[in-house]
Amino acid sequence: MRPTVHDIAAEAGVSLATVDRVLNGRPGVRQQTVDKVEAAVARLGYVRDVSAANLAKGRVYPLVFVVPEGPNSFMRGLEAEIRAAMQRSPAERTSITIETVPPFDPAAIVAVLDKVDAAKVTGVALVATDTPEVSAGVDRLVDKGIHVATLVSDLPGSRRTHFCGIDNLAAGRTAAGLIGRFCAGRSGKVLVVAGSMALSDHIDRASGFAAVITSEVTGLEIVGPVETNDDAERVRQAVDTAMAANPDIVAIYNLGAGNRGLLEALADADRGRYAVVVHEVTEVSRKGLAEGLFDAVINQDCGHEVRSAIRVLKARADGLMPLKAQERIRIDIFLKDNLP
Amino acid sequence: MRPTVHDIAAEAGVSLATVDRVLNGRPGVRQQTVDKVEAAVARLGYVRDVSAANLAKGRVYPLVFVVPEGPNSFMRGLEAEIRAAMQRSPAERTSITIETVPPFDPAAIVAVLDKVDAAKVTGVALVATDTPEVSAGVDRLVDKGIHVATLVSDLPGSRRTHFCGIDNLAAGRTAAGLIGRFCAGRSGKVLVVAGSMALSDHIDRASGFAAVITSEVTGLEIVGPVETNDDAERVRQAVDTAMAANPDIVAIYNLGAGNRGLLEALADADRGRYAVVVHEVTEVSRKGLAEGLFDAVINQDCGHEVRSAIRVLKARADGLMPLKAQERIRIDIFLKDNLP
DNA sequence: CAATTCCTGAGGTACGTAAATCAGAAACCA
DNA sequence: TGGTTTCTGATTTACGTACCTCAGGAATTG
Repeated sequence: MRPTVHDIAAEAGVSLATVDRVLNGRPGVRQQTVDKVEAAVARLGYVRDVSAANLAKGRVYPLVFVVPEGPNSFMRGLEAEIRAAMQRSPAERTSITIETVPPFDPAAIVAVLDKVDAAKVTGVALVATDTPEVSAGVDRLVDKGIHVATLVSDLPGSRRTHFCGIDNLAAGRTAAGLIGRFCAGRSGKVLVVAGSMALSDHIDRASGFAAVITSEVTGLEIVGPVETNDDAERVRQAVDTAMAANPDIVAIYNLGAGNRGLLEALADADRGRYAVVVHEVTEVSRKGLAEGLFDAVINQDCGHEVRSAIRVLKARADGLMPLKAQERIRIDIFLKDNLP
Repeated sequence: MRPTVHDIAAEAGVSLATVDRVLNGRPGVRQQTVDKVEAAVARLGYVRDVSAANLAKGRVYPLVFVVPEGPNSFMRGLEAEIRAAMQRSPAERTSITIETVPPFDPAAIVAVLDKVDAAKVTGVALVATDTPEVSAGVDRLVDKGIHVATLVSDLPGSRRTHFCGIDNLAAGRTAAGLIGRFCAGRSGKVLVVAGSMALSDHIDRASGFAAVITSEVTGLEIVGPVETNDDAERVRQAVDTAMAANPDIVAIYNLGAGNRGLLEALADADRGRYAVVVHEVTEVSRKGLAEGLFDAVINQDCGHEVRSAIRVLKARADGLMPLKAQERIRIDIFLKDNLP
């Protein structure tokens, strides 16, 4: 059997109360005694029984998630994952609230952040637009002692505790690597479509993409990025316009949402003429892959992101540092052959 | 606060003992009373506190992992993940033993399986060669009431409880999809290198690959598969030989191990002449990607596989069915741009 | 030397569930 | 009717940790 606090007390020759004081960092123990206890812990290989500790503590972690409203499939998938996490709340000792805000509206985010009650909430996770007022709002929360995790899109200028999302520079580089190989020696233009350059994930993808296209791929030249606010209709128009203006487009990279518009534009164009890479597995992008109009979809698993955010916020609330390696979110590449 | 068994007892108008009998499926309760208790559970939304239940049960799950010995990097990575899981044993209430066996040796696997003591072990996970004697050995374990999970390579003819690994047919299709696009209209031969056709994962990858190459890719013709027993030196010789015999090889798919040999063969050949797809991220395959000799690496996360096997074996030992969606292992595609 | 602070021991309760025992009550069979 | 079986209630102990109180010894201070 694994050792318990009683075994530690016996091994160290001290009382149970003293072991407890040492293990929980409470005051009133001489350094020499602390050492004795820690030596016993090391000798017996004692590990705190988390089940029992949680039971005894009866601690709960009230968390708030802030996500944008609107038809964006990815965001709706994210919200679904948060709701799934709420279902697991009893087992995880969390108590989760979802706050939805209009998309691309920094003021609305700030309003939500500012009404968070530090007495009742231990952590906040949000999908942020990268603007100074949101950064300031996050910093105010952090000053109040609330840990903040950014979801999907980071807020590099803020003092947020953690970023739960993919390395978007690498995602852009990956898209470029795929398109470079898919175009295999053909030369021409590659159209880049973005949602909003106020989102740090879009900025990073665009620059990672541009870096690889210009330095490692020969014969391709970037057009754009054109901004569409992730609106399908605007994506469609942007693509139509660009195609008309540039007959030598050979590839398209949509680093934002609104893939429905891209799909429509492609359906009207020559099938198979373009190498197309988009982001996020949704019903629309699955359809694009299945029909051969999209070649690859780069994906981030929002379920992982939500679960990671919860783990990180809980750990930080307990004063622990999360394991960086464990919390890394991977960049998934899907072709039609490996769609789940 | 969330409801406890006491609340259920009060709500249902029965005693604590009766609630306990119902919740734990013990006999001695009239159906009518069972219904009353279950209604109360539903009404109050009672969820068993897993921490407390585990604490009270004090249950441990003794598990055995069977993995092949030898220099295969992937298998060593797998073993490392199992050892990492052993470190977490106290928290997860598992007690894990690792048994190593010579690779490609069905008799050795069977010997290990047959010495497993049903009284002391609740579950076994193994990397299996797909032969009738191993299947029979697995079935004998299942007959003894021990749940068996296959790791990485499945045993479709057996009554194993669960397969923890990727869909290798889809993996082969994915490799074909990538190579088809990377070769972009060039035509010629694609060399397929395999480890052993006694491994069901290798068989599946080969047939998934062949299916897509023949039906969806035009201009490519398969050479092989050549069998190498995952030995780097034999891979090198096989590739050298095939290259000499077929000057029109444009692509190589190594669906097994021994990538070191492939790397050596490619280093001697014309750089960039071949589209190369291999399996499993290891030091060697990272090097291949970084140097531009490999175009893509298809990977299965062995950490996920080990953790999934543990979850599944624990759940089945408790008589629960694991959630199929949650235990699916994804097929990862890595280019040099998205290597973790 | 007395007073005070610091350190430690002893003992208890609580968390929510599991599992056991014992004693009645009700329902059944002979 | 007596005896048995089946169901249920009441009560207790245990799991390992957290956290509390109280008391007394040791060390330090004035």
